[in-house]
Amino acid sequence: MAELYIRVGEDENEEPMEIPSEDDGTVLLSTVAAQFPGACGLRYRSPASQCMRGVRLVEGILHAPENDWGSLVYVVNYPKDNKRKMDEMDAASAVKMKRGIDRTSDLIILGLPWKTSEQDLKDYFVTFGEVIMVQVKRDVKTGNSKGFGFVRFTEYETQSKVISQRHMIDGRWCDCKLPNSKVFNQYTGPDEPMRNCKIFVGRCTEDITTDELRQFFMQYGEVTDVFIPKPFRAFAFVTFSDDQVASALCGEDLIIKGVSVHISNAEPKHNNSRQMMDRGAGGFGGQGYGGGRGGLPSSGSSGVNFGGFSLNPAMMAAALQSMLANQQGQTNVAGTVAAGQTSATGDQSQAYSSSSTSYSSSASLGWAAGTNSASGSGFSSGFGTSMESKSSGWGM
DNA sequence: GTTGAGCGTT
Repeated sequence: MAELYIRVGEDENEEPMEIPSEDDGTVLLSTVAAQFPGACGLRYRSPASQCMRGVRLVEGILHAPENDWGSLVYVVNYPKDNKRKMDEMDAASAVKMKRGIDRTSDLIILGLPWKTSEQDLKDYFVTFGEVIMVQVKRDVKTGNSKGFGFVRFTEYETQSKVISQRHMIDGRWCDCKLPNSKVFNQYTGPDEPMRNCKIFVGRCTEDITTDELRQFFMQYGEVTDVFIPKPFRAFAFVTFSDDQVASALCGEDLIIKGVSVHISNAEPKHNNSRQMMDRGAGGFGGQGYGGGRGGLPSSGSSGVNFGGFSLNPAMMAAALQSMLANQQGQTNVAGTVAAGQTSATGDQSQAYSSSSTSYSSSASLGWAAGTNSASGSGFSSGFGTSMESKSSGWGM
């Protein structure tokens, strides 16, 4: 069957983008959301009634009206509290701007085929937007790719889009994420508490897939990552672009595919205590030390209480530092790079590329137009307190 | 069976 595309735009007058349909003629909501992060449905203007009509959505699958998408332009729906017009700045984006999260940063690309070159990366990523840098990390001695690299875009919009989906590059699925060195301070300013965008999803069953989790959690906000440890261990992690969405969900029991899962805050991964050090004093306010599993940390206090005695940030730092030092003695042996890759592409032979980092010729750094109209201060969170999975679409 | 892979010789 010939590949079929439907035309989708943010509103009726804007130039639409073509989005691919599935073999059975349906369109996946996740495909739409890959291009329009946060999308939760589609609508269109009925030629017959001249009214806007909703497109049928069942379990993440969009069905063509009258079984034919035709050449209509479909308009993206966003959750009410998520609705954004490109050119209007509301309170939330003003806050974000102040916090600096609308700046682009290098993104790490994980899972690259050994053979992928910087040119290949560039060719792939320019289809999303202007690229200012690509890198493939190589072994200094052999010149072989280490299976990961970095990319940086001019536009934050492009970056969001790229983070929000997986990427098929030279025959392998790759993930693009904020690198660990950026992930903690990306959402915080110097004097702000840390913000955790990631939730822990406990009591998962083995039949719940990454895609299903993404589909499900999309209803609450833009999902930037889903992780299910393998082998199966009955839990998963979901990351949102907005920490408010994540914290609003904590403590909830949600029904996904008839399974009751429990949401709590994701504790920091055990090996990146380094980032917390970098934040200096005050960096301990926000994140899961002190206060056992499931309890939200009490913000504001500096220092940590372990039963009887307390640790001030400096002592804590020292303790973590020595733990780190110990760890590194034992781990970090060469050869762990991109385990599991060997089976997928047998082709390990690799022509050495001469350039190490390629910058685009028009190196226009796009710290684009920072409108300073800081209007108001608060978030318009729009979340009620009850976030039961009522309109979830999975039903029960 | 309730806490995650891999992270940059600047």
